[in-house]
Amino acid sequence: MHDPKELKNAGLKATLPRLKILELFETSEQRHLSAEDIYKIMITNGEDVGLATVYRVLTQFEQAGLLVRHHFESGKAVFELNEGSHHDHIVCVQCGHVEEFCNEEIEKLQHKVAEDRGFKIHDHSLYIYADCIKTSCPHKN
Amino acid sequence: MHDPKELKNAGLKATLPRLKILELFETSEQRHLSAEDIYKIMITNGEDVGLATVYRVLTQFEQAGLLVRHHFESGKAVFELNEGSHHDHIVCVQCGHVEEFCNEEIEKLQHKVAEDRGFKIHDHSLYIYADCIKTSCPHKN
DNA sequence: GTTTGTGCAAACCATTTGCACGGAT
DNA sequence: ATCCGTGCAAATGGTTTGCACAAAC
Repeated sequence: MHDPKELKNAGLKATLPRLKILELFETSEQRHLSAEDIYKIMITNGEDVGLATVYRVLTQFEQAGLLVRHHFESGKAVFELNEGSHHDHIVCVQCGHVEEFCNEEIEKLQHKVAEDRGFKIHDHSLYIYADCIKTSCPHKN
Repeated sequence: MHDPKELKNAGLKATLPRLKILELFETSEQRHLSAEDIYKIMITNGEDVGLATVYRVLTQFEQAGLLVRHHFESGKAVFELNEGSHHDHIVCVQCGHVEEFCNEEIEKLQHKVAEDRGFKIHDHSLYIYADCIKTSCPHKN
């Protein structure tokens, strides 16, 4: 199980569903998970959780800065751990495969564009950038 | 009204809803429109159209390469005219305001990242890139 | 014991689909 | 006469909400 302190720091009671969901993000191979993904995994693990709770917890985690929400292509939102370091995404438009990458030059150029246009970059925000490249990838689905 | 040729070229019959919707994109101040946006405008203009038709036409236009679909932040998709020239988007996370920009350097860097990772860029695709910067902007909602 | 979180079911919103009618060829 | 496109209503899929019960402090 997971250390409850992380949750307390975020001002959230350390309840079972919250601990489990946070743990899931920290141990899963897949970095990007949807509410449905999480729900299914938990049910499979024999935990008695409701889909509504999963949605509520994910939103709370997002607001607390523990997770970042993305929308990519599909109709459904996916979440990933917010580890501070900003990164971009490459998304395959054919199979949905997602890869992450960091590129300082791109970041700098983007910041410059935003500033030139009077946009404010707030460093505390999780949402400063969330770029994704959409293309086709060499992975089979 | 609009020139039917553009539709014929795309292999689509020049019907009234299609002509009107295409015209809307070419004359509207707002470049980015949702299905709901379009439906409301048409109803207001006294046209007898169904929301389902709007969705169908938008999808057809996307497949025909006339429009590009984006997902940005909100739960709803928005569309814009596909004018060939690729551009990125800055989206304000507070008011939803969208601006477009082109930056050759960013494009090159992104292409390089994708190629280095074995992703294939298909030039005929509308979806090669659709990056957006999410930040807060100086515009009131 | 009080507050806060939870599961369930119903509600909601964007989008899609089935179907019978209507218009173009 | 056939084919395709349309409007409407119903279905769908992701997400949210109301409420009574249960868990955390």
